[in-house]
Amino acid sequence: MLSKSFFDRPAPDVSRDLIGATLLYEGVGGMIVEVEAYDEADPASHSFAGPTPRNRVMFGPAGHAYVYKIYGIHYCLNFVCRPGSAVLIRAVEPLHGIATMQMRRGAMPEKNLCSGPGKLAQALGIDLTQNGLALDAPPFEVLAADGVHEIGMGPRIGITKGVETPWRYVLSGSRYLSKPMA
DNA sequence: TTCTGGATTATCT
DNA sequence: GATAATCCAGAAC
Repeated sequence: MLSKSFFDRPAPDVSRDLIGATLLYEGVGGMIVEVEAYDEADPASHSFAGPTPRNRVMFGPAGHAYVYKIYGIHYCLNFVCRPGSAVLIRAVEPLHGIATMQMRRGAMPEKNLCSGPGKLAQALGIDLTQNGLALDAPPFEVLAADGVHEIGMGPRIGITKGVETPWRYVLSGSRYLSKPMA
């Protein structure tokens, strides 16, 4: 189980170490295969313009969940690192509670259950009520990566600013990515 | 108080 | 490949 001190580091460092780790919410989840780092100096980050009511948890203590809604339809789950920085969880390889995920997402191949931030949140049952929850206490559970993994890096996806910052981290060769690494 | 755009996904052609 | 769906924070007035 990862403690809050694990997250009290620069977001890119945390991102790299999260690849291969296991994320569970109420026992549902799997291995993290894709994340992106954001910090307060990053124009693509919600924290770029400073603290606001919506992103205040990003400026709070490390090791908490930051959840927001995008395009009015989907939720995205972030792990707060140092104040103003966070790691966006983009994809997970389903390992636990797959039946529950398929119930929430509809019957579909496992590779499509969590292959994107919005899908991941839906599969795990994450919404705004989870915003600000601690990651080292139930119903969340984050387990350290077991063994060595080959990490791939590249430009982040779906943003309009700061695209040149290569802070996307993936598990190389995983079939559960939102988009294959170039 | 009103207006606009977004770290996305599903669906249609 | 293109586009609609749909809500809230932040900016503008």
